[in-house]
Amino acid sequence: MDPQTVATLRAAIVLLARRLRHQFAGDEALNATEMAVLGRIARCGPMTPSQLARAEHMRPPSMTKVIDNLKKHGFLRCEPHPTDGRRYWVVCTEAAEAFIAATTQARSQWLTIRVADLSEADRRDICSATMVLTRLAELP
Amino acid sequence: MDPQTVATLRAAIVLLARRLRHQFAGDEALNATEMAVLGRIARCGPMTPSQLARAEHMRPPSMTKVIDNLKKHGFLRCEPHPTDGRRYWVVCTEAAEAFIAATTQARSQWLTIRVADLSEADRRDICSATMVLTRLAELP
DNA sequence: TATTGTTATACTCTATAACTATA
DNA sequence: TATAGTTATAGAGTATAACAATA
Repeated sequence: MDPQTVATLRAAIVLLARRLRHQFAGDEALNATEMAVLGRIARCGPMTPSQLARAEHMRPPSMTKVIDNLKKHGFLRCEPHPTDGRRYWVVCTEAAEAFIAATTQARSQWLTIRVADLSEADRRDICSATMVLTRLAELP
Repeated sequence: MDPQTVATLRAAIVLLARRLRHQFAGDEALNATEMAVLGRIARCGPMTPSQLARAEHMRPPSMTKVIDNLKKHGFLRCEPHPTDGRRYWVVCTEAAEAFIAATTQARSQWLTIRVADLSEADRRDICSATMVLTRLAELP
């Protein structure tokens, strides 16, 4: 993959991320990061704050704020770690699971509409790339 | 493309954008947006501030700041509009073209390294998707 | 002494509102 | 009166530094 293409990919991601961020403005007061954290716990099960920070590539103090806000919404609760008094498990509530189910579609609406307008071949490309992009994003 | 995949794509873009942003920290004091604006003018030729704001999906006051900073670096200069005293053309300097040529590779290094570690098939997927993602990002 | 997490604080990026100048 | 651009200000999101508690 030539340098020009990599640069183009980077530019596309930056611009798409800015446009996607807008779609959260009028929403249910959860931003993209908060939704990502919630989704991760829903997928992976209970995690500690520092595990979450590492997974989302954020600093622990930033994660503290994200967790605080999700707790205020009643989407997360904390459970003590059995052997380490410093740590705790961040757990998804049932309200969160219902929320995720109810809003996943709405949150992706902007993207869904535009993807639907693509050609069949383009949609196949995007679809295959989704898995690869996810792996890239999670890489160390 | 099912809603789950669209949601996954959204999450991947958000996380990738956050990780890419870090790669600019120690760099030459140009952030992702500034680089995108510079690249666009280099590709498309002179544009007015409001054309740039529309193209990058930003508000005009935000674009004013981006242009200011790029001018401070000597990467942009302004030329009067021939028929409208309110507008002006934002033009790429030679220094900017040299800068783009010299740093494009370095700026994409984080992504380049990770893409290079993918399988041949994955790289093909990402490559095809780059065009589609770019089109998605530019859509109205 | 090292690690986990929080508090306090500051920085970056972008937005809205109000303004000026030109059309 | 409408449009292009700027200035002033605010807010969201994330970082660093310093701290407390536990290992």
